[in-house]
Amino acid sequence: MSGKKIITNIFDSLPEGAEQSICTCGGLKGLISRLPEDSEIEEISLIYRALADEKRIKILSMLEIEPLCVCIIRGVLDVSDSRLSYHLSILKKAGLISGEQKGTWITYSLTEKGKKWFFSCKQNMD
Amino acid sequence: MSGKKIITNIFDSLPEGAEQSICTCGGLKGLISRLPEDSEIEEISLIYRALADEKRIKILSMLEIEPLCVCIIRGVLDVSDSRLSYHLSILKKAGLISGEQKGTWITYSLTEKGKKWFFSCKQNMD
DNA sequence: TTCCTGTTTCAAATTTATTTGAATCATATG
DNA sequence: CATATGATTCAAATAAATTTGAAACAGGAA
Repeated sequence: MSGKKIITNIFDSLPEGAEQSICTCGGLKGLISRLPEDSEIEEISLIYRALADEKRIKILSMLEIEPLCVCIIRGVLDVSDSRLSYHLSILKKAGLISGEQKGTWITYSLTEKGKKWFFSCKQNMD
Repeated sequence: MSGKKIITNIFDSLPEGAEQSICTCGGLKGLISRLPEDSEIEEISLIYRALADEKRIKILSMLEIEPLCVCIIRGVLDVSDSRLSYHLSILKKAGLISGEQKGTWITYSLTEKGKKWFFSCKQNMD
């Protein structure tokens, strides 16, 4: 099979039991209606995209221990300034970390949202 | 500042209180030693990369309701076969879903791992 | 066997994310 | 003000992920 199919034809052939189980949740429309809103899915995938990088997971791991200034994060990760800034900006946009300026230094820490998401990550890995 | 810096110079200048807080966790080395293993970070980011796509989150949302065959997932998402297969393969590789063949059809369902991760996602969104 | 259909695989094209290095911004200090 | 330093921004280059359509594969039916 290739190309698109028309949704209304989907019941023409289905594995045994499938039609019934689909019907009990209101058919395709019922299934679609039970999915999260598109805006929520966008937000979820923004967060997951932010978490989908090894450097950024390391950053979150460090900030979970304690708030740290950029130069220390940089020392641990051993990356260039601009590269680190890029990764920090992704985490910031996703609302997982926030930075507080103290003189010329900026100290980053996990937000409540960042703590929540990163904590559940650690739990799931156990 | 640009280019690389040598880690041993990092204590030459730090914001107030930073040196002390770094020292209480064992310096840079102590910080590094408290990070997750690289292999664990790789595994985490594999899972997060799998979750970092709107179509795939929709697939997980559907499968959380009930196991479904490919043709129904396809009907709901309205994507081409090969595109759907690609996304299913990403979720499979991450261990979040598994497929069971019944005749010509394949029925996908969440694995225990998939349930755990997707459940915590929903919790975090509340 | 041959055909049909549900699903996957493959390679090429496209899009998106990341890296790099130079330039810029912001704050502190002489 | 001029300079130095911590950090960010920008545009170009590179790398990785996604999409597309054709081809292949697998099981069931004629």
